[in-house]
Amino acid sequence: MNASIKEILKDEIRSASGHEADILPTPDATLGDYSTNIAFLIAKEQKKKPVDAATELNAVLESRVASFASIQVAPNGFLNFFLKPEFLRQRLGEIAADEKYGTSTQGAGKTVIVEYSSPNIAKPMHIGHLRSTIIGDALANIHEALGYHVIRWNYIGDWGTQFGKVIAGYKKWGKGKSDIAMSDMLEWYVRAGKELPDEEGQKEFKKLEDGDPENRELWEKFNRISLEGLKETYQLLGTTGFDVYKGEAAYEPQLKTITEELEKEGKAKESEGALIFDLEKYHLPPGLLRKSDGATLYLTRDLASLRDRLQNYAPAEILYVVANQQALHFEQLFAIARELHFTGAGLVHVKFGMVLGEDGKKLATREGKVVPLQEVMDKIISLAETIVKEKNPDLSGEDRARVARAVGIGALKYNDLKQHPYSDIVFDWDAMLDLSGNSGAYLQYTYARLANISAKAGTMETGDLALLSEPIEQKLMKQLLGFPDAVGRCAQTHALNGLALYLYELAAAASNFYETVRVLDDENGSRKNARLTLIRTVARTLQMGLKLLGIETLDRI
RNA sequence: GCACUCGUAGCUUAACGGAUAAAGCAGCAGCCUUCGAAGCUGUUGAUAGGGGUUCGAUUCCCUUCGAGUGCACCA
Repeated sequence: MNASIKEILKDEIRSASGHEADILPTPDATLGDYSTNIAFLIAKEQKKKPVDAATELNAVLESRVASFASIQVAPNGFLNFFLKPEFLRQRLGEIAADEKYGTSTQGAGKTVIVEYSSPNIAKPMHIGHLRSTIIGDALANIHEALGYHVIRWNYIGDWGTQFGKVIAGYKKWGKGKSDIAMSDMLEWYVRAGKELPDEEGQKEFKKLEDGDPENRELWEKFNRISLEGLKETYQLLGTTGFDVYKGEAAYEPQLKTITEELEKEGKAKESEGALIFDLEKYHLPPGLLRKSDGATLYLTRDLASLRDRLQNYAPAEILYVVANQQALHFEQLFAIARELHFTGAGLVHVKFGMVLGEDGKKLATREGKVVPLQEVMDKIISLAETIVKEKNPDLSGEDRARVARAVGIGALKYNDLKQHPYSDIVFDWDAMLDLSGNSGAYLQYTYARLANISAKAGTMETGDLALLSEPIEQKLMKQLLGFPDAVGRCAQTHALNGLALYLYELAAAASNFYETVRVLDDENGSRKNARLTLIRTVARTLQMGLKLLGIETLDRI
């Protein structure tokens, strides 16, 4: 009963023809609800016309699916399935009763590690970290809904030469300062980058690596301050907490033995004073494991972390939600992992495009041109508040603040998730704050409207679903069937835009429904209740889908 | 130079190798004595150029042009 219509159709076609079919959406409702291209495959294999193959298959298939669908053979060879209204009503009844509709157990017993957000210590999160956090959080939600055991891993950037810069900056300009804030650390980092020679930062980092007590103490202090700031940001952003906060520094003690072992086994070799892992057979540039001054690198630490994850968590999959720019790094990491037989887990770089400024240029920390995430959130919430005040003056101060937060943060997240992750996102306030059309606020608004109708009805009876016969009602019932597929596809493609689109289309059909059908005025009580059942089921599906995307719903906005 | 990611309507974006390329914004034309107009309905408008593979190509391959991002001691 949990199987989607697509799976059922696939199974039937498999037993009827022995072929693995693609079940496709139809371009137009007049062509049915689902279609399959199976006839083209058979036609090619058996050298006959697609229409003939389709007709032959139809003869066997028709009776097998008769309980829920009828079939039409299109002149060009497609087989089109029309779901029967009784079947749709029956499914609506089942879905309405299934609080967990959309979830599955396909991932039961499997662990997935999702690494995301991963900000740098000593620098506040900026708009660039937003995508990793939003996408990663949603992907983790999706995998949980599919029954996987998910480990949300924040791989903090708490090690590296950048840290030396902050320390060097502190020693130069911040000595004795008692109340250090994140902004101070950023200032030292930026200023050190501009005014101090690179060697200064490298020197301080080397001292830190060698265990210098003063630098060690500073490192711990900066870490503490940063983590507190980060947690506040996550709270406002409304993301689920992390299971593991384990950064690069945690692997520092193992790096020496790892590199030495690799060298001894002949897997890594010295070149120009540095230790490299040759990747010529993968057509990749060599991976650098150790600098000529003996210090280790990002790749070395990632390798140690990968080994840790495989040994201690036995994941089926590790998703690295990290920007496009690091594509080469991950190709190298994955290639090395293969060479070292680090097997057992699927390694996926879930890459995403950059966040660009309105001028279309990259937003970079080094030029000090960074937009702090906190500032972005504050601004969007305050702008949302202005709109809420205008659209719904009845809301009191406290409610209004809560709505503004949900709408502002929702807009920020939806604006990101509705796009394919590969696209670069232009950070355009106007587009972000456009609360109409295909936007987070539209979905939240639609949900609130549905919730409102349901609340006013004051009854929870199911009614007679057989009375749902309007085309728009049929359409809504069909759309509800697509939810599990939309969720499942997110996990397959590691992209969330499909689910965002699905929810938008569901909301649009729901809007159309309540604008054209007066639900509460209906004199036929049984039909009224049936429509309320439909409305509640759609509302709940919207709510669950938005929750998977990390977006809050409210009964009144 | 090499590698990767791209190029779709005026703008921002969709499309698991499938049928007449789908939306939002902007524009135009309608809809508020009735469940919330942050809404609904209708409408104008596009696959960078050229080859190829395929029954079928926005999707795969080659090529030209254009954009972005990487490419040994940052992360």
